[in-house]
Amino acid sequence: MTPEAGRDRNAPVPRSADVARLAGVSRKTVSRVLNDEPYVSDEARRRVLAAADELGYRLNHAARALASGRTRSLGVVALGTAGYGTASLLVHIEHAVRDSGYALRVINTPDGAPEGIADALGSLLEQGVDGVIVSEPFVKGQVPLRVDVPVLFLGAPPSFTGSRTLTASLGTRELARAATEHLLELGHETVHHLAGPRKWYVTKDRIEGWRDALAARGAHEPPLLNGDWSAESGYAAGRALASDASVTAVFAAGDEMAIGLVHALREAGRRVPEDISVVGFDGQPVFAYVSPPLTTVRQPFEAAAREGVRVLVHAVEHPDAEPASAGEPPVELVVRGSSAPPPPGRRRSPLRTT
Amino acid sequence: MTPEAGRDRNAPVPRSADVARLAGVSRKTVSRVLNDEPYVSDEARRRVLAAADELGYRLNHAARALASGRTRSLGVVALGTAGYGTASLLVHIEHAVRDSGYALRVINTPDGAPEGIADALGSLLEQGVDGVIVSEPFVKGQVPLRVDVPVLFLGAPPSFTGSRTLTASLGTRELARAATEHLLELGHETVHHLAGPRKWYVTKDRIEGWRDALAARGAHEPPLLNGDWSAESGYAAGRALASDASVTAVFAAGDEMAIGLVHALREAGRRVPEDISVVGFDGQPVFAYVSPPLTTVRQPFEAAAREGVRVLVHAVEHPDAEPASAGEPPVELVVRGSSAPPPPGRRRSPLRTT
DNA sequence: TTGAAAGCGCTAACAG
DNA sequence: CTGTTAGCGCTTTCAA
Repeated sequence: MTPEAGRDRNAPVPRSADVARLAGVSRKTVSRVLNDEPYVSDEARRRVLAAADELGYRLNHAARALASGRTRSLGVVALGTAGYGTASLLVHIEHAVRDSGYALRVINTPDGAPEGIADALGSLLEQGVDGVIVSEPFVKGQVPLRVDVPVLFLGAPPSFTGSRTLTASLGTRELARAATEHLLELGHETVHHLAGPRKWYVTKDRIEGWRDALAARGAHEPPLLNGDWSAESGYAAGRALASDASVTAVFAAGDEMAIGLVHALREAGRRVPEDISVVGFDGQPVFAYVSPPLTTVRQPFEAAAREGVRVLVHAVEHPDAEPASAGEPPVELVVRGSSAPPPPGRRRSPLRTT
Repeated sequence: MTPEAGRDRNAPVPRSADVARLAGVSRKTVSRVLNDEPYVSDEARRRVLAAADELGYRLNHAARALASGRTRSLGVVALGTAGYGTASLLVHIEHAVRDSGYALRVINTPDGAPEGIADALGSLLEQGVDGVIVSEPFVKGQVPLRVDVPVLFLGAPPSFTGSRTLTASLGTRELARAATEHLLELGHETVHHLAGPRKWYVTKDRIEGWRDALAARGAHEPPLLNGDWSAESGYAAGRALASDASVTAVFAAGDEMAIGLVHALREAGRRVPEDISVVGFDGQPVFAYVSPPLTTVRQPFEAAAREGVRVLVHAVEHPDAEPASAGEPPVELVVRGSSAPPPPGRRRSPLRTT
């Protein structure tokens, strides 16, 4: 039991007026100190701080928001059902937001479609936020909503006709290209792609990165395979693929799908990586400890969250300035044991390499 | 571009007074309609709703909070660094909170120690919340803070001397017991336990569940192994364990640690499950697709979150009533391929079974 | 069933 | 450098 915990149960919660009285200054001076405004004498500042501390004073944010028109909160619209990726991103966003001195309001829309995003945004705006982050929205349609605060789209172009939209990249396309190039450089004739759900924007980006790499090498583009991020869907794709002897390399749009894929392949008697190479997407540390350890690309969640929040906060605090632009996050390929050169008979001729 | 999106950029944001004027009623009547209070004629209600809709009116939560003293928000203090478990729990909490008609404020404390929790709680209180959920706090110490709102501790007893603390179980101890019993029933002499970091409360619970099961069978209790939830730490524990021929069964306190453990064991030439059985803890779907598929127990995140939020909301809305008590979440064992009877020479005599 | 008046606790604008 | 005055947009009395 600490001193504070033992404080009189029925003592009224202290107000800024109580602090002012105890410090012997006006309420406005208390306000100045608490907001780090200039033109306060060191002596006054010291006394206010001491009084606030003694009283256990805590500022009322609702009152501040009402009076100032600013909430010092940011909102995030997240895609809650998905796995590792969205969860990691959310954790890093929270961290970056807090480091910037803002509070965070979160709404998940398992349904990332425009209406779902519109609902979530509306509710965030109502609750009061100075800016919004829309994390990995889906690809289609425009959000039917008028919004006055800056909105950052993370990992997608604005799906939105607001005047203050911003974007920050997750580096998705470059990562997908790097994953595909890795397989091509190993000597594979071409690379299959197991894509995520088409309605996710990042799915489109990964497909394009894969196509970029294929096109740059003049490799033939095989038909797309479809999954839903789950290992189970990767397993299903793997069963379909196992009977096709021409397949020697697959780039899966998520680590878990890659794991399911490998499992199905091995069950069907195809060896990984000797017969078929598999590369994932995410960089989940645990998959360094399965057999074979999964080759993958690491998503730069921390860097992307930090950059995005920086840009958003800048827009919130400097409404009239030119929006800052977010830096490109790093591309990191993690080569482990699930990728190797193709079997001898199916090796690509070095001469055909561009 | 929708009609609303195209609305005059410079139109002032509508207030409840605007709605009142358009509907031809008083502001108070607007307030009554918006708060679903009784004593409003159907006619008045209809007109208010129509006016609000036409104006695109959105209630200002800061003003409401200031006037009413209630925010209709709940806060959650989460342990942000950890993996699947904390992230899933957070998603389910968000869902349950939103279903209850509350907004959510989130703060992560990578450091779940009492001071970290105290900081997080303080900041939540300042931002304005009607109740707080502390998700899986650490075990030691009391939080030095006076709090007037109800606080729910999820998966731990209150580390806290407030008058309005509540708890809801994650069923951890029962799950750990079930995992251990499963191995014992398979015929193992005893079961080793790879525990999480000691400062986590759930670690303590898992250890106790494991001890319960061992004691109930009169099995000898081997020394604890320590990990940090990561696959890497499981791998390290596995290397240490591999040389001990007496080990035939291990219960790991997390799926990822279990995966690392299995990897190390196999590298050292011990077969899983033929020589050593391994059971995890979490129930991550992806580990059904590794070799061998991981036997585990499923954490009831959804049920626990729902129950916890129900109890908390009850306490918020009925401050004087007896607190509701949270139901016990279900125990679910998921038997897959990583557990089997011990090798013939080391089988437990059926007669020694209690 | 409805309305008028009086704040909630803070900050903005201005004056000293 | 400091204080005074007037709201912010809503809900709470309490009276009609």
